[in-house]
Amino acid sequence: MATIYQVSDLAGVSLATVSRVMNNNAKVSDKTKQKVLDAMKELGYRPNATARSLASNRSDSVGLLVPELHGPFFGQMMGGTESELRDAGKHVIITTGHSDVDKEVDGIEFLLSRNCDALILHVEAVSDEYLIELHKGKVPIVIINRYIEEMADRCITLDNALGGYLITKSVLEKGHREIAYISGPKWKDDSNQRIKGHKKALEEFNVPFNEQLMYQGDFTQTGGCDGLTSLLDAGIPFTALVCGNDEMASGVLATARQKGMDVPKELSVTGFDNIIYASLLFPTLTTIDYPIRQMGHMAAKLVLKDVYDKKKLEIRHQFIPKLVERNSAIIV
Amino acid sequence: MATIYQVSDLAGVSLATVSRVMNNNAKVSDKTKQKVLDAMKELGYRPNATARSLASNRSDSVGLLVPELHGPFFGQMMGGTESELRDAGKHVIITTGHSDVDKEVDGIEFLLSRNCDALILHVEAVSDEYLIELHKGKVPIVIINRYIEEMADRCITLDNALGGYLITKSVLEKGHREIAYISGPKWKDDSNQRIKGHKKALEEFNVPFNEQLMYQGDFTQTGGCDGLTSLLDAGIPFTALVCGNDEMASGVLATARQKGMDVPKELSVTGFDNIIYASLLFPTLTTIDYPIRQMGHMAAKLVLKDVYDKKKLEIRHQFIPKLVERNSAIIV
DNA sequence: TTGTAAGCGTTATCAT
DNA sequence: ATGATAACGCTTACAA
Repeated sequence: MATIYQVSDLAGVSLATVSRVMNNNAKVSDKTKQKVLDAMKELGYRPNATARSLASNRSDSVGLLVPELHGPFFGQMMGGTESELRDAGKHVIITTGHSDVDKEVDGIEFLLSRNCDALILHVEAVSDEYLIELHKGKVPIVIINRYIEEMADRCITLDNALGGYLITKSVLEKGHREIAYISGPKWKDDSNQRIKGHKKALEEFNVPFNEQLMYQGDFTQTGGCDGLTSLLDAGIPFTALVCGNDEMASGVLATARQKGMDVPKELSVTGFDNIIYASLLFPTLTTIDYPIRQMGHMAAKLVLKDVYDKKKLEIRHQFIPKLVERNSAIIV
Repeated sequence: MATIYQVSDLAGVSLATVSRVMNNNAKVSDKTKQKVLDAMKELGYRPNATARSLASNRSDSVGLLVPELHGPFFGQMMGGTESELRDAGKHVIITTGHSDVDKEVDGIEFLLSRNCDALILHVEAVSDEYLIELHKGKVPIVIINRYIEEMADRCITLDNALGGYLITKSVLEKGHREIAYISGPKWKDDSNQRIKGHKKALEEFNVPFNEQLMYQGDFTQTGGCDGLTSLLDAGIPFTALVCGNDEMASGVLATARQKGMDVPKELSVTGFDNIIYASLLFPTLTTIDYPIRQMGHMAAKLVLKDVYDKKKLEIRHQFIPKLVERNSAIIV
């Protein structure tokens, strides 16, 4: 691999001049510039990002931490962030946290040690305090899908409570009064916000909340399967089943079919997220649209604005969920 | 951020000793080692990976290039690779190629410039020659889902032709003789291999291949929608529709339902890949299982073996597709 | 076992 | 406009 030395040699100029040409951040005469460019081409020179980053303390890359690499949800988020940054000539370094404190911290430290210019984090295990502390450090961070008062201007969130409210309200408006709920894990904030919205809607319709119609799932398909089975076994009747996300709803649909239940005739089912295949399920899933890709884009824009001086970008911190009515929930 | 200097100061030892402790690759007395560790803890020292990598020409991280970050297929692949490497204490740096030559090359150069210890590539636009050339360089590379004779020992592939053969054979065995096909893009190798298998099966059953029952799609859901519409419009009857992948098949299912066609009674449909929601579609999709997550794991293992000296790992270069029979294809 | 010092490939601050 | 040269934070012979 050719280095800057060899380029400067071949071009007959100093190191500094070569550096100036690559960064074009200082006047270099057209003639010498051309000599340098020619030398670079001839040698197939590619700057060493590591050395560059060590010397300049910049890296033109931003770290991205997601819980998992697979799954429809994070895929969209990563895609949004990456494309936005790439268009700006920046690179993204992705790593995972697996919703585990140690792994999240480890991932963050990895990204920091790589000299990322900024961090975009979708973390769920690490504490608010840790993030606030981290925020005081030198590297700007953006939190996605989590709201922390003390650093509100660094957060990109969805109003999950509103979403929870909207979906349950739509079920109530269809006449349902016996409504079961499969939630996400209790320790996840978005999960709780959705439940909060759910309860608010119930209250508005004077429907008492029944703890026995609540099952705590884990946001996976299997969780939905288990949830339906468990709720059915409990023996308390319900005509609608609101799920904390689409993946669990898809598990519910599959299990219901297996048990010979007709959705939506015997049971209305709803999801949350509007993942890519929600409209491909049978029946097509009534759900809440979660503009996660756009939010990924926005997180990137926030970084571009703050770190890379794209002043004119408009930042929007909170996104609004929307009801998407399809065929899995009907009038009772 | 504390540096190695401050640690050596506080511990009262030399730079080199601190370095030895962090890498524990040379004898250090227990006493001094403890002093160093204490100093590190006290300062909250975190080694600077950039400097480390510059000095040692290693980075403990491997570059991963995928066409897209979203989608069920690559998500599984990245997940497999990442978890395998992470368990070995290595990190993965992910970037995208978007099936575009320039972007793929750009992505590869980015990874190289980051000093990755190895590259795992899922590339489709770049030429064989380019990869062969790249392979001659200093950084070991692994190619996933693409077979290149000259570097067969660096490739992890699936026998796509066999898969294409198996799925069409299963349809033929159900008595179908008028079989339409929606393929992936012509310029993708896997797409062509699948077609090749398809044709072989037809031949075996003495069914002439009909070019007019062939539609070239793009491996996306929309491609499937358009494909079905186009094939129907052509007016040539068919009782089965074999799709080049599951995403297109899902588009076909949705469009068929929209048109009031009953799948599988009026039309048998098959996919390829067995993506995560293939069993959630209605009807559940008969398809070919593509063990992409395992292949992601294997690519990582190949790197671990070659680059990180885990000698005992067993490497498997070619994976075998398996027929998964569900409900979308029935006896005619 | 420990220390010294020369890199690693850049950037950036001075001079000129 | 260009050139020397000292960082950047670490690894690694080579000495001691």
